[in-house]
Amino acid sequence: MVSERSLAVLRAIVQDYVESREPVGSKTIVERHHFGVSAATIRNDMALLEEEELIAAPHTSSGRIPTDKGYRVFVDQLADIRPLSATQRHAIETFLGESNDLDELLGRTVRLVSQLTRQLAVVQYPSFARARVRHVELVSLAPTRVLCILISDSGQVEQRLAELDQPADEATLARLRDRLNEVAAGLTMADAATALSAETEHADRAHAEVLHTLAATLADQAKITRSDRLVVAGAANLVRTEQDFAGNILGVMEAIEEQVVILRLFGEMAADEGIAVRIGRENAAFGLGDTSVVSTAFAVPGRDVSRLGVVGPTRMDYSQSMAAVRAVARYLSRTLGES
Amino acid sequence: MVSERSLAVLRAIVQDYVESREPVGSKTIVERHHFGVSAATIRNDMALLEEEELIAAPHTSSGRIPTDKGYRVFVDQLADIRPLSATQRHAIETFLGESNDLDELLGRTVRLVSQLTRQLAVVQYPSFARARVRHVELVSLAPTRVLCILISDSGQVEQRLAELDQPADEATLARLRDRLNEVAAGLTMADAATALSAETEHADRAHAEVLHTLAATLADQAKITRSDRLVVAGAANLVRTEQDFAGNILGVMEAIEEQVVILRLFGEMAADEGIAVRIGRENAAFGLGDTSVVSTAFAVPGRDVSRLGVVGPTRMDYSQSMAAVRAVARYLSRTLGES
DNA sequence: CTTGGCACTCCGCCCACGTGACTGCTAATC
DNA sequence: GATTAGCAGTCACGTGGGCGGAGTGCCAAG
Repeated sequence: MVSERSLAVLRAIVQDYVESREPVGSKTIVERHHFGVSAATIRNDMALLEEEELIAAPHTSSGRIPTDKGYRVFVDQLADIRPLSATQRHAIETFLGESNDLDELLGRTVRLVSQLTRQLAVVQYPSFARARVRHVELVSLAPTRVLCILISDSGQVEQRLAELDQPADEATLARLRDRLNEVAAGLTMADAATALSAETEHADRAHAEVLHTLAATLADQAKITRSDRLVVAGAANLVRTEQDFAGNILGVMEAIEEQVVILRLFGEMAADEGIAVRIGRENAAFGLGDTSVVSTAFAVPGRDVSRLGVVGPTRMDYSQSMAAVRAVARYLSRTLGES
Repeated sequence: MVSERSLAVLRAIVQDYVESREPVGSKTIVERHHFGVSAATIRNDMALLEEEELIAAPHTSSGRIPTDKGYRVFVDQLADIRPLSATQRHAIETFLGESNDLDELLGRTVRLVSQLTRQLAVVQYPSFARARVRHVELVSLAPTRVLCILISDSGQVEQRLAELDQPADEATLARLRDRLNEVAAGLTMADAATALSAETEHADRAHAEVLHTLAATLADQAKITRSDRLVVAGAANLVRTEQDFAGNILGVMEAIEEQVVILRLFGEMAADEGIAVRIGRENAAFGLGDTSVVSTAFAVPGRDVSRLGVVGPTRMDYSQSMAAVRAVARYLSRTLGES
């Protein structure tokens, strides 16, 4: 059993280590925090914490650093997520408020989060699968080239180029457009896709082929949810904290650029409520054994949930990261919910 | 005056140094290249090259490394841009050919270039200013919210949310849409913007305000060319070559994330024909004194030119970079030209 | 349970030294 | 005049020993 004070010592160790980057010793602790006890007492507590594997000494007679397990306890029990400062909250409102479309909003979001946390920030595109079709537009670029534009009820726009086997004139396209809108409007993307496929069969011969191509394109389009896309910012922060990674920062950067890794990780974190934190070894399966991920979901009504988070060394300021991620996610949910 | 062979020696030094990362000595040269002369002769040539400041010795009695000036001569006179291998050319065709829209094409492009060159790749969005308006679409999201969609003749789609002061119903929007299309279709973005502003004045009172908002939005939209946007990939390559930067790789990464720096750099390179190469100190004004940039323009008919390039340490494989950048830019020009 | 004191451990730093990889120079050769 | 061989000189780099400092663990006393 670890005493109350021992945990306070753990908190002190985590905080000091995160700040100073150096193993923290008993003397440092009594100097910087006002426990009413002497260094020797702290040493006894530290021995306890070491027994519980919450802290470890890099070598004999050196200060202690938190283990992954120690960080875990810190995050679960000890971290106070202090709300952002008024200035920071204001920055969120103004900086994100200027966005004109989803792309820009998400772009600004990652940049903001990476600045607030001084970590690499990642945001996942909201999924499209549950959004409803508001409008379908066809624009002829050339006789056999039609640009299909899909507008969802939340204002997201997706485009796709369709190559037709035979030319289609403007009038034909206009009729097709009306037909498509009639069939698809109001349905979710998934439903619209099947409805369109069915429609293809009843079409008159003359336009069957054209309709087929278009339906297939749109169906395809609906399926390719954008939720498998990430926006990333703040890679420089990863480089800044390079010494915290055991030299294999390259692997981390490659994983980030792969995107798939982070997406799978987010997938696993989807089950977690609130702000989820994955620490060090817990990510070993993803080749991210030295990194921690702090993320949370943000919800867009009528869509699947997507995630927003930061990626950094295990030695990161969890309190700050959690606070920033939470605040921005709340803002996003609110803003996207309105539109 | 430097002799023919001296230049060959310079070429050998650049090639070996790029490959081995280590200062190259006279002995290494005679071993790896078959000049018909002894090491002593090479040393004489090296003394010449050093006098011309084309190479330098990090310290007395060490091999030599090329100076920025040496790289310059190499790039201008000695580098043979050997065409890509058949496999690589094939990769360009297939990998980029799968793209469905401009966003995806550019995304794939940077990823491909960064893989081909093993450097950080950058591509600039084609400018919008000279594209022509093909179609304007208005979609009502809420009584006072209208999504304006702008489709250019090259298939680029831009969206923008407009907040109206007073509600507008579907019928009103339909009339407005027709009006806008009448006025703007076929004009360049810039012309369309002014035409729309003018139109606002003649509008009947009832819809003046709505029209005004929309016109302003579209005009605004047309002005915000996307050419101030960059797509980046391969940051991991920068980290991989970290030791080539004098430790300030952080500055480079920040410059890349700023985007503005690269955009200004591209602006300056716009004057250069063909494949432009900026080496080391030549970029000092941009805080990129240790980096080289290889870039070339790709043209989209009816649009301003934009650029594509790679950013890496001065010690990079210029031949390979130039070849890859050229090949991909040609492919892009060709493909975008068709649509 | 807490505290002061003390011996012990081990990292990091500095320095000295030997080794190896070059160069630059000179004198001889083609 | 260009090229070559040989030789002395220079400097980076790796190695090993010695030293100081920070911090622990333990013990005995309060």
